Amino acid sequence: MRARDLTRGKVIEAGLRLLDREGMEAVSMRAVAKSLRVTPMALYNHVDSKDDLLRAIASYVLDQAMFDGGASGWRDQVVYCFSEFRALCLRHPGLSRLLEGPDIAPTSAFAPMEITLRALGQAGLSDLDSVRTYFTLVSFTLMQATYQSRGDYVDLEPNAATQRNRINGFGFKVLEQMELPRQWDFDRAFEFGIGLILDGVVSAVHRRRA
Amino acid sequence: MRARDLTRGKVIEAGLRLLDREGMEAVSMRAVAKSLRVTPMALYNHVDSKDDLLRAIASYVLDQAMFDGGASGWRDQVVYCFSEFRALCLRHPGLSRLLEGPDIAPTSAFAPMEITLRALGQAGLSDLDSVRTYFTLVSFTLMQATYQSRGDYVDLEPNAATQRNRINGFGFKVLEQMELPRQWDFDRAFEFGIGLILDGVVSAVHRRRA
DNA sequence: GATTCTAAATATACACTGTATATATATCTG
DNA sequence: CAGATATATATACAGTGTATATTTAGAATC
Repeated sequence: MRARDLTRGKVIEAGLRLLDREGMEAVSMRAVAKSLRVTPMALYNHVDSKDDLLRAIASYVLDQAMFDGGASGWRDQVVYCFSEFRALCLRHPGLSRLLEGPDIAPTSAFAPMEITLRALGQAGLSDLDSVRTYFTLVSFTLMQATYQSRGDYVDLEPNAATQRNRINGFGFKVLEQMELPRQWDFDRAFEFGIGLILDGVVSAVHRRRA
Repeated sequence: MRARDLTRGKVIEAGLRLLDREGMEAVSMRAVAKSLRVTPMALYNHVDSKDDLLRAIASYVLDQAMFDGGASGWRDQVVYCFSEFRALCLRHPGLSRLLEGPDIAPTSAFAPMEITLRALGQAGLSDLDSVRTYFTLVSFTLMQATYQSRGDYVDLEPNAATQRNRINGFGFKVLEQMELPRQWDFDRAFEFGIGLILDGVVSAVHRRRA
């Protein structure tokens, strides 16, 4: 790389490429530098620290997303918003893990929050309960995305080891005794979970109005 | 430490002590060894790897808990179970973070799962939906605990920097414009979230029977 | 009780990590 | 072209997990 060809944008994109392909642990300053054929310390002319880089990667991705689908009803708005959020996380495995970390979530993460709060207000929830509901929704979405994309990096086809990890990972053992479909359907599980929470919203609104 | 005084139990307890006091990042093999006045490599006689140690710490804590409160109704059972789970996480800040990690959640984590699945079955949910609901509940509980205990280690009094991080951390900015209590009540937010999900369960059961 | 055996602790080393500091170089400005 | 400045490099430090080799201390056997 020549003298002034390195830019913050290139650093961010190289970091994102690594995040997508090999996961969050693979995003080291040295690895990013190497992929750009540059000395590790060269990055520090464009990035304050590794945390700054991670934050920037998260912003870069979130800024490209549109969480407002123009749906009419509050429920469809929320569903669309979090479906988009989830799709983004699955398109960039490692992103959800990143957003869970402290001091990483950028201001761009406020876009889905504002959309959701507005929608929940329209549904009839109080301000406080809207925020509480938002956190419930975002916790669920983020964590489900993390589970699903765990080990799902583009050059790593889901192999036997990955599958085994999933099974041992968080309790698919009891599942088998319950005679369930052997393949876990993350999409339907997500839809169900969001639906559950939004049904809860309906109940809460009814209770409030009663 | 004398020749054969080191035990797996002592290693685990030393690790847990570090986890509680300084967080997950502070649990390094060298730090654990130092706290036991032992060489880092000495730990490897009692622990296979750092991951093994972290798993063991998680097991150690989870094994001491009772998630079955003997409540009669399915709803109270679930509430009790996750309240206990959350209390455990808050008593050991860093535990939730640990349980979120891949290949860490030990088989002890299946205790709350089984209790919950049984309760949700009693409520009238299908097997599949029970599992989906469990994941919704656990995602919410774990992540809320992580948010709350972020930076909450026993020797670190919540200072100005911590407070600022919390506010910038995941979106308390919009909150202020909404005229909400300046102090976020995690307890009530948790109760609300669990209630939301369980209200959703009630709706799902009704819909199923209709 | 002395000797052997073995399990546990140590010492050293390697390849990593983020990044502080100091230096060299390439580009822009006067 | 000369000087200033921004950018890349080189080196170094204190960390990380852990593989390997070695010493040591307790238990077992004679």
